[in-house]
Amino acid sequence: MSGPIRPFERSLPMQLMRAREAVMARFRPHLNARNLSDQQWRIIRALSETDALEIVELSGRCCIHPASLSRMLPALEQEGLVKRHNHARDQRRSVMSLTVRGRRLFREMGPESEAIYAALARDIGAARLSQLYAMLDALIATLEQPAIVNRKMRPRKTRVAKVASRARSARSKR
Amino acid sequence: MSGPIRPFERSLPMQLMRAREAVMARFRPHLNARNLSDQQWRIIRALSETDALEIVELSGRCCIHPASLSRMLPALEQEGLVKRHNHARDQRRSVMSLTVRGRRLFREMGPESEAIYAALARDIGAARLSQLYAMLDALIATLEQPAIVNRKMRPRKTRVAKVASRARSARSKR
DNA sequence: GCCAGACCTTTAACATGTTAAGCATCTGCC
DNA sequence: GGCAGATGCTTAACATGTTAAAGGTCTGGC
Repeated sequence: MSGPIRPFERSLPMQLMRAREAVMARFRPHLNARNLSDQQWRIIRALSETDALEIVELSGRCCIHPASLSRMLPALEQEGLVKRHNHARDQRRSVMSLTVRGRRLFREMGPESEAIYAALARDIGAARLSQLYAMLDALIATLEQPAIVNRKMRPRKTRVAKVASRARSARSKR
Repeated sequence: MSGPIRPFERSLPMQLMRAREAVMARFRPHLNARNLSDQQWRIIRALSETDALEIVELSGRCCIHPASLSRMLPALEQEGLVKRHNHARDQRRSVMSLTVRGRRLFREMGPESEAIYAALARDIGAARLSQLYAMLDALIATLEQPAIVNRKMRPRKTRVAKVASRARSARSKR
């Protein structure tokens, strides 16, 4: 199969992106009702599963780059949802954990989260869903192996988007 | 099956995100060699399949929000890869298309793109891959239906992250 | 013909993704 | 013990995602 050409808009990365977006769309109203972004919720969920996590560990578990994490954590601290401790034997490290308030928020949101997930699982079908999990696990396992060497990369300085974006003022007299 | 609790880091949105990232990692060196970001490449690919597209159409096909698109297009114009035309009968609309140079770039990159995809398909396995496509298509079709009403949403102004992020200076004297 | 509302695109403001560099601390080796 | 390099986190700079609003333009109903 695979046919000749799958049109680009249905390419694998595109479909994975769409699928994720479709799933998240179900959860977003619930998160937004508490003024949480997707990413903030990931942080809270990751911390809810353990007592405490170092930044790099947390980063790995919630798939947020350490640099982004470093930028977003102060807001969550300020809000009183997470707190920061010093590592016992290594002054370089920070250890994050949920505050009592953070845990309570998680507890309060838990039931509805699970209800949304249950509805989702019902709509998709349990069999299909577990098959999908299995395929994603396999895909990730297959592809991530040779990637030990190179991490993510972006174009360097000279990239296309470098010019200031004011050239279109020439066009505004249409 | 689905068992009791799938740990959060392997939740569906998370796995979809990881899978996409794993796939894109294979293409990124190729794109970066030409100083193109993922998104810029999506724009070029979308335009390569037709003569011309209006902004909203382009946005839909490459899954980039019109506002983002509006911001990134001038750089691609400046670089001489795409050009903008006026719509014949509707002055509100812009119509984008690839320049000769843009088409040449796409042609030049095509073979290696396909080679990377072929290697990917080989590693994953043709059967698995087409099964995966089918499941993603089904998932998207299932979930996107009731979503006609609400588009994406983010927390409103009062969100958690509103405070300036300078509170951690109190911590730097650790 | 005119006008209210819909539509298309852009802009602004903010949050997050991404890379590179900076800074402090730690670790292994001498 | 001291020092070079590794490690953990942060910051800076830029690109992109996301929302709301602004500015033209169009359309349908009158």
